[in-house]
Amino acid sequence: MDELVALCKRRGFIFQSSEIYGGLQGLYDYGPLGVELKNNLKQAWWRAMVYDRDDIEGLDAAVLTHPHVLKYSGHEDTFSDPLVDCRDCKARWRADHVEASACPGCGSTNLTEPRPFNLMFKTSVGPVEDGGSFAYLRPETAQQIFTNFKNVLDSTSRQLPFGIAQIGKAFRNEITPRNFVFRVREFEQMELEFFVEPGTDEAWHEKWVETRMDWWANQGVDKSALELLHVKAGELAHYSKATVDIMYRFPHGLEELEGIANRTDFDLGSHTKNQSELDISATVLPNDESSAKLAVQNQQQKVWTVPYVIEPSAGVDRGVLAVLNEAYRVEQLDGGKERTVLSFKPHLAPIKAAVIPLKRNHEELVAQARTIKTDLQSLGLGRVLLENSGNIGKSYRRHDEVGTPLCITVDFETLENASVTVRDRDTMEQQRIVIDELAAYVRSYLS
RNA sequence: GCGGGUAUGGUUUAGUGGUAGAACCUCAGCCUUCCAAGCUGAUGGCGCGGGUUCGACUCCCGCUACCCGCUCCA
Repeated sequence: MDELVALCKRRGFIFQSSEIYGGLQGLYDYGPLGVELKNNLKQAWWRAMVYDRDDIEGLDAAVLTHPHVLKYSGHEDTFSDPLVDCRDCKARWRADHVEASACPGCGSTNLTEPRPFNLMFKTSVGPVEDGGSFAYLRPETAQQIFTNFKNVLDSTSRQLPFGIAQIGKAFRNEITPRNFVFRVREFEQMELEFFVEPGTDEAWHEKWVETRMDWWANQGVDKSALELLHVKAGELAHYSKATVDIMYRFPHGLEELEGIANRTDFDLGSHTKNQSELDISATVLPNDESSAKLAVQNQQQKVWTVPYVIEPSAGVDRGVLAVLNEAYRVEQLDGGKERTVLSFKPHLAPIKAAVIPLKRNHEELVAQARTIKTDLQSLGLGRVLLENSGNIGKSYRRHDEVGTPLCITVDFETLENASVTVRDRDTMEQQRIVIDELAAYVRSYLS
């Protein structure tokens, strides 16, 4: 992990946030390469979810959230508990689980005062901070998918089964942010809420677990590094009937990369009006404040159904960490030298290709390299870089270390026969390609 | 939040109660016709705040951040 953190900083992937003022706990900034990697990962998810399928719509909802949304979602109850710590056995308990001021674990009465632990960030809305109007920063992206259920349905003529996908920031006042970008207070989620006919939910749940495993494999996180964890009944979140976690071997241990939950009709049932007229199976808080019926009508039978929801919910930052960790390797070269390589899948690589003049400041070589750079950049495949450091070997190593799949070198032969060498990051092998065919070659290599 | 540990240029580190060196990286110049070569030069540092002291990077206190455990779960 330490090597990865150092590489991330040195090469511009990830920095501690507010670093020059001492940093803020659990917050990180993505640098020039990090933002590319992260965007590429999100784009891959969006393509797989929204573009490559015919049953999913996209959404991008506000971060600031009406308190009622998080009241009926159950978050105000479950994300805010007074807790006490036992100074003797170091255990932490919910205040309402502690009887007679004695630790339920060891019986000690050496306890801290109950302290409120609110895991949700609050902020005031409007310029006057009188406490009268506040909003939460959403603790998950999911809730606004549910509250927009009717809007999406009405505007897209969808029928079950169908899904709504969203990528965005979420915020939690984690008690202990830890392990680099693994557990942080501001993070990004890629969440799908897939609405299905009750009764078909378990089959869809299995299907989505499979689909998501395949997707991670396509991002270079091999199935051999993943494990499925079927969450035990007693450990399920308040909304879940069943949850399967995709666990990844992070540098600090086996931990959750994505959770795929069967949320039943809990969410739509919680946020809908006319709850009593709908046959809601989940236990929900009575709601007389919602103005929308979050259900679908079966045209033949004229029956209203509150769909069940299957939720594949992945952490973007955790995904970036997993992808980085999988791609990272150190190779021994002849002569005892080491070569650090980030072996990203080409579609995730922050820089797609580097164009390198063999001799620095050689006018013709540099001009030719610049032309090739511009031409390749215009293909729209991602970032292409002109690398003019003057030392060809050094340039190759640098691009190995940031995971650039292709290095295109303009040499003196280029000036004679309009061909360049193209070097493969993983094999270090080169082949000569005429410039006229370069675009087609690069395009097919990267896709 | 509790307990334990850590904090010296971008990275890895040396060091002392009298305000810091090194290697690599980076940048510039020279050189160089394919895998971190060489020469010259340059930028850049004791996490923050207080205290003790004639003087603190060094000793003491507090804070912050990071790492490990509890906890949490995208």
